[in-house]
Amino acid sequence: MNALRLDDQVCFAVHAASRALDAVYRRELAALGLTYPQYLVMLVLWERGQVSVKDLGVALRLDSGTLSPLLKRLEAAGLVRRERDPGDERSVLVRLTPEGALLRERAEPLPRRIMEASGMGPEELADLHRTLGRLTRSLTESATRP
Amino acid sequence: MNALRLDDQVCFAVHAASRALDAVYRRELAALGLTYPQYLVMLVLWERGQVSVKDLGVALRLDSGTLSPLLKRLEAAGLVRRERDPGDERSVLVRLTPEGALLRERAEPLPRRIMEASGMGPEELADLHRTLGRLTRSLTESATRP
DNA sequence: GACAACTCGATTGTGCACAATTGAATTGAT
DNA sequence: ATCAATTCAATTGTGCACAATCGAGTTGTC
Repeated sequence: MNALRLDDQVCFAVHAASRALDAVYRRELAALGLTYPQYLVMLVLWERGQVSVKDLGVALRLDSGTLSPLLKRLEAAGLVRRERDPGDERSVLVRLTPEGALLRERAEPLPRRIMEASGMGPEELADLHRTLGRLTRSLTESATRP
Repeated sequence: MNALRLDDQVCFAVHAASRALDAVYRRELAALGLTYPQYLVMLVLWERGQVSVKDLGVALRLDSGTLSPLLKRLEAAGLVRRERDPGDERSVLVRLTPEGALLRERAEPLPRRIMEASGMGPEELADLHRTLGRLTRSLTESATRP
């Protein structure tokens, strides 16, 4: 057995799955004018209504180098507003515009469609979800404290 | 239950796991001067010695827009050579330089280290590998033929 | 043998991801 | 009250990913 064989590496399987998911989302999200990472930001906003860039970064595990230009594009698209937190001028609050809030309805059918495209049952998906959660946690820890 | 909740979406779990893996590889590969996608290309070359850009794209599911500049960087690093296939001038063959072939030894310990960082056992990883393979296949099919 | 269809790689343009740096604002220690 | 350390967002630079387009080369058909 050759440990360096591409097809034997789980890492490549994760990588490939992630890109395949991205491709499916790309198609589904085109009508909403969103990319997949933008959709992730909208998910957080639909949940909370308002978040600081900082908290957004914690939720999505992204830094400001990624979020700043992304949020600028969402603002240009009229889905989001950004303003300094009056209580702490270092912080920037992101909140939905009415159009941004409205977009939620059109996103509602998405998760089901993706689930169908996955070809997997609910319990199998839940299992995968749990496994990946553990994997991510473990990798993140080992990255911080080698 | 809210289908649009970020933490309930398997897609985000895949996305997050992929980036966490990337981060771990980034650290491990820094000493070899490789990025993770470059490492994937090297895996294929260590296996086959020589590939056309086309076949590389099939193996990694990447198009020339991604591969061309990446291969150029590998060539600049002296790990790889590119030349037209004499038998079919449309095709470009990529092959290892001696330095590129030598690098394999230094990459050998990597899979084990990543496995350890994953915190998962061999059979659990194999299971995850299979599940992700099915997921990717299913998503790719649904992308081609909706 | 000529020409249309196809294959292959490269290029261009957009957007994501992350490291490193900068600068403003806040907090904490003395 | 002052000054050092910290927090936060933005910017810059590098690299990956993909869509769309282009041009050179090849193959198939008549």
